Order: sequence, then structure tokens, then C-alpha cells
Amino acid sequence: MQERRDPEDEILRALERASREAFPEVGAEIGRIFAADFSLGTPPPDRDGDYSSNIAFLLKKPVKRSPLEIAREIAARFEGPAVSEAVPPGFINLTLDDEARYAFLAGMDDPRWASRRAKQPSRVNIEFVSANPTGPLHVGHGRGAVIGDVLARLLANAGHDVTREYYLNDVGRQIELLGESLLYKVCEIRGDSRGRFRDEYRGGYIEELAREFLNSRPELFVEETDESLIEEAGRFAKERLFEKIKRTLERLDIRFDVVTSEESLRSGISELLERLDRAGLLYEADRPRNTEARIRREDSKAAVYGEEMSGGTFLETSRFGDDEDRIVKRADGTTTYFTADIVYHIGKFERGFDEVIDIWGADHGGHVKRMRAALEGLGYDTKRFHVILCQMVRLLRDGREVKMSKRSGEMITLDELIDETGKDPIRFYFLMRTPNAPCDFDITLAVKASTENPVFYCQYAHARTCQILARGKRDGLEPSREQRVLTLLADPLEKDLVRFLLRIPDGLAAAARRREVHRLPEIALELARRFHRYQTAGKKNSGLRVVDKERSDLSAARLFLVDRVRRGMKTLLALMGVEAPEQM
RNA sequence: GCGCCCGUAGCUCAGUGGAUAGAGCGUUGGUCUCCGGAACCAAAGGCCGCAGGUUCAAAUCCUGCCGGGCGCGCCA
Repeated sequence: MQERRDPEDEILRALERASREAFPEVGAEIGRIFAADFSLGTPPPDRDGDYSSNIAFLLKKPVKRSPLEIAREIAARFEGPAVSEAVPPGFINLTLDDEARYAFLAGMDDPRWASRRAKQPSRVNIEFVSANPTGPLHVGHGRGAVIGDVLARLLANAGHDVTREYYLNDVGRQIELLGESLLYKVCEIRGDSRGRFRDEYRGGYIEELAREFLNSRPELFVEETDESLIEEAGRFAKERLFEKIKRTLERLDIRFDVVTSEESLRSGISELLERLDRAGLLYEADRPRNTEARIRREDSKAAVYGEEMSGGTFLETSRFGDDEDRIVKRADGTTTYFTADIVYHIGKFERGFDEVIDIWGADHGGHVKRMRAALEGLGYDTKRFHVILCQMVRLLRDGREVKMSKRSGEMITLDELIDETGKDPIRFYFLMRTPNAPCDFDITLAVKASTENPVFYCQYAHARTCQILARGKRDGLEPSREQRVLTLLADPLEKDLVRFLLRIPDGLAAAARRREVHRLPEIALELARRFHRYQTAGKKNSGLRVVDKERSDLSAARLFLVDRVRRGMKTLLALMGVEAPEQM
């Protein structure tokens, strides 16, 4: 195995040296620029050069000369593993020399070839899915699940220590209602029509659970009070439903390091209330202060829940940017979801995480401000708290929307979607779009085996590399990594492929820095596109064929390149959790 | 009314303050004596929602407006 080299890092250091040498009087400024996340760019495709730098523009102000002049001064003093050239209006384009180029390609043997350590590796907690155990996962949960999982992979690739966490809301009114719904169904099955229980949850899974519950408790209803029955039924249902949720996620290759249950936080709640009280952030009232004048829409969804408003203890989140104060303890002494959630988030910081990331559905958008306010009020650094909100998923079939409504029972569960398309299209499509925007998932397209289907397109590129390498082997040709041989890779299509491979580590580092997983499919698609182009060109022009016994040196070089593309694609697919098949 | 998010090619969307704004689909026209054509090439198609501002440089940052999505008591 060859030792890995990071040509970009070498070039950046050489650029810094040359800049200091050319303009020693602004050394401090230069140091600042290079210490930040300053990185190299890519020249337009029709220009020479593997990298480009805009350093001359950034130095224009302190140096007080034209960017082009500055670029020339720096380029003239540049000493590194590349040839540098200053071009108007002031870019410095750099072409890596052969030795560094092939050292990079050989370094791809190292499984960490695409991993570039973040400047400040940190302990990161990513909480995602966290669906309530009151029913099966739906398609929207799948989006958050995939984004959270791949963000974890991406940050780990950048050297961070990542914990995947699921927050289980396993107490409270909804679990009570779940228990009642189960008992309602039990009564129905038994022909008992006394109507003692509410049927909040009605899906087919409730009936299944009710039958299981009856089987395990044939003597049901003999002695118990309704209250203890509801609790037992709730516990029974939530445990089974959470198991089911975990099985669904495992089908997508998603697992968690830690599951924290709301129940386990109970002991921390009184402590939290005392702490908030000591900080002077609590008050008792019938309604939050300063909210009378606020206008609300009557058709607001949450109004449905607003039956009782008997007052209680409020937390002054409005002092820290929230729209109004939030209740943390009801008049009857019970606490709310929000109270437990504060305990939970404080706990994450107390456990030593440097950064806390939550991946929530768009319908939780209103919670961001209050959570941030609560943390700020307690003295935590809210810059270390990030929320990624996932917008809605619209399902399409044959280009038409699949309507989903709970009432009509026309829900497609995540399990059903996996049955239909398999894991890979789901993962890939949900990654393709920024979480900030709603996305469409076209079931018809997801199972198609052609260029139109991006996941197929990438997997096919990988399979194609494997088949070509196998073909070479049958003809007695093996990849070569001798620099003498590799200089034969002179066609523009080959140079373009190499140049693209060179930029992958930086692309991944940038994606990690910005916590943006949707860049991954983009990178994979571009690599696939370049490779397919190269292969089809070889069909047209036999001079570009990879496997050619008549020209064994050239073949060996090209096979090496094909093998590097294979590794590149495999790495990208692995980061996305998508399979890399050797044949389709 | 308030908050968050989104307005980029006919459609779906990329775009890290940099060079002539890019892909896929769709449209039109092409490509193989087949290393997997399950692929590729070319053409057409753009007031980057509108108006200001910051900057050497704005699709990108700031402000205001217009249009769309989601949310807006103590359900989680």
C-alpha cells in the first residue's frame, strides 16, 4: 500500500510561502487567510490547470496593487508540486506535476484516501428520526433518517467523533392514547361495545397489536382498573412499535449508537425546574405574558390540541428570541414535552459533545427558537446547536402525485416503499436534494434501469469498471502504477478523470464543513458521467480502448485509471450507504 | 398577522463571493464490425422572482417588495 499524499495541502502551503515571500509587509493578513478554511478552486473546464487560487484578489486591498500583478509576483515565487501560472483577471492556475499526481492516485489504496481531517475535530451528536412509537414510519421519516445517517458518515470521514442518537418519546398523553386505542380495538374484537376507550390511532397495525395483546393476556379485563390497563396496553404497544421502527431502519442500513427515552429523563425534570427558577426565568400565570396582542390563525393545526388552558409555570424564552414564553409545568403539576426536551438537550452538552445536531421534520420548525432560547437562558453556547429541518416528501407514481391522508387510510409506509424500490434508490433520492426544499420521490423512476435513474447510473459506472478490469485480466493485462507508464494517460478525457478524482477529498471536506449531504450524489454523478463518456469514446475510437493487448503499457496505465475510478465510486457510494455492485 | 424555508432553461433541480451560470428529463438531429449502447455526442432553450445596497467581483451577502410551501397555545 502506498502512503497517502494530500497535494492540495502541499500546494496551499507552497502558496502561503510564496505569498509571504512576495509581500512580507502583509504577513499577518496572509496568515489569517490561510489559517481559515481557505481552499483551492477549479478552473473552468476549457482551461489548463488542476486547481485555481483567488489569493491575489484577497490580497488586493492590503497590498494595494492589481490582482494580476499580485498573482504574477506569487506565481513567480511558487515552489511546490505544481506548475503555477497567473492569468487575467488575477487567478493563479496550478497544474500538478506528474510525481504528485501519480502519488495521489497510488494513495487511493489507503481506505482513508478521501478523508481529510477537519481543522478542529470534535465530538458530534446527531439526533435523527426520533419518531414517536405510536405507529409505523412513513416516507417523510425516511428522508430524515437517510440525511442523519449520511451526515454521520460524512462527519466521521472528516475526522469527527460522531454519535447517532434516537430520542424516544415513550411517555405522555400520546402513549396513553395509544394504550386506549389498543383497548378500544380489543373491545371491538370481543364485541364489547361499552365505549370505555378513545380510538385516536386506527391503522391496521392497531388491530394486529390488539390481537397479539389478547393472545398474551387471555384473562384480560378480569380484575384490572382501566387506568392500569391503559398503562399496560400503552407499554405493550410502544415497545412493539419501536421494535418495528428499528427493523424498518435496519432495512435501510441505519442503526443508532444511543437511544434515549423520555422516561429516563424524568428524574432530571425537577432539577431543571429548580435551575431555571434560580436563574430567574420562571413565573406562574394563567397565560404567557405579552402575547395578548398576537394574532393567530383560527385554522392553525395546533389549535386542535388547545382544549385546556388552565395556566401553570412559564419559561421566559421570549427574552432570548422566542416569539412568546412557553409553559414548562401545567396547572395540574404535569410537565410538557418541551420540559423534557430541555433536560434532554442539556444532557447532550453535559455528556461532553462539542456540537449537537438535530434533524427534525419541517413541522417542528416552531421548536427551534424555543429550544435555542432555553439553552441560551441556561448559559449554553447556542452556536454549537444546529437544527436541520427536512421539508416534506411528495410521492409520485408515473409522474402523478400519490395522495396520502391518514383519514382515508391511503398511507404508504416506509416499509412498503422499501418493498417496492429497495434500499438504494430511497437513500440516493433523499440525499440528492437539499433538506431545505420539499422533494419528490418518483417510484416509477426509482426502479428504472437507465440513465434517467441517477442511482442506477452511478452503480452502473461502478459495475462497468469492474467488468473492464475483469476483461483485462482475461487478456492477461493488469493495472500498472509505474510513473513511466502512467504518463501515457495523455488524452483530455483521461486527464479530466484524474483531475476530478483529485478534487474529491476537498469536495467531501467542504460538504462536511457545511453539513450538507446533498453534495455527495452530485459528486458521484459527475464521476459517473465522466467515466461513461470516456468508455463510450473508446467504442468510437479504438485508440481510446482500455483493453488492448497490442499496446500493453498503455492498457496497463488505463486499467490503473479505471481501477482508481472504481475505488472513487465505491468510496462515494459507501458514504451514501448505497451498494456498489460488480455487475448489474 | 408573525416565524422558518423555497423562487435559477418548458419540467425537476445543482451551483463553496470568482473566469463564458450547469446537469438530468423533455424536444430536435446524430453515434456501435459491440472492453456492458443499461452508454455517448450535438443543437435549441436563461431580465438567476422584482427593486435597491455592499464588493475589484453577487445567482450567492444585506434591506424592502412579489409569489409559493410549512408552522404558529398546555400533542409530541
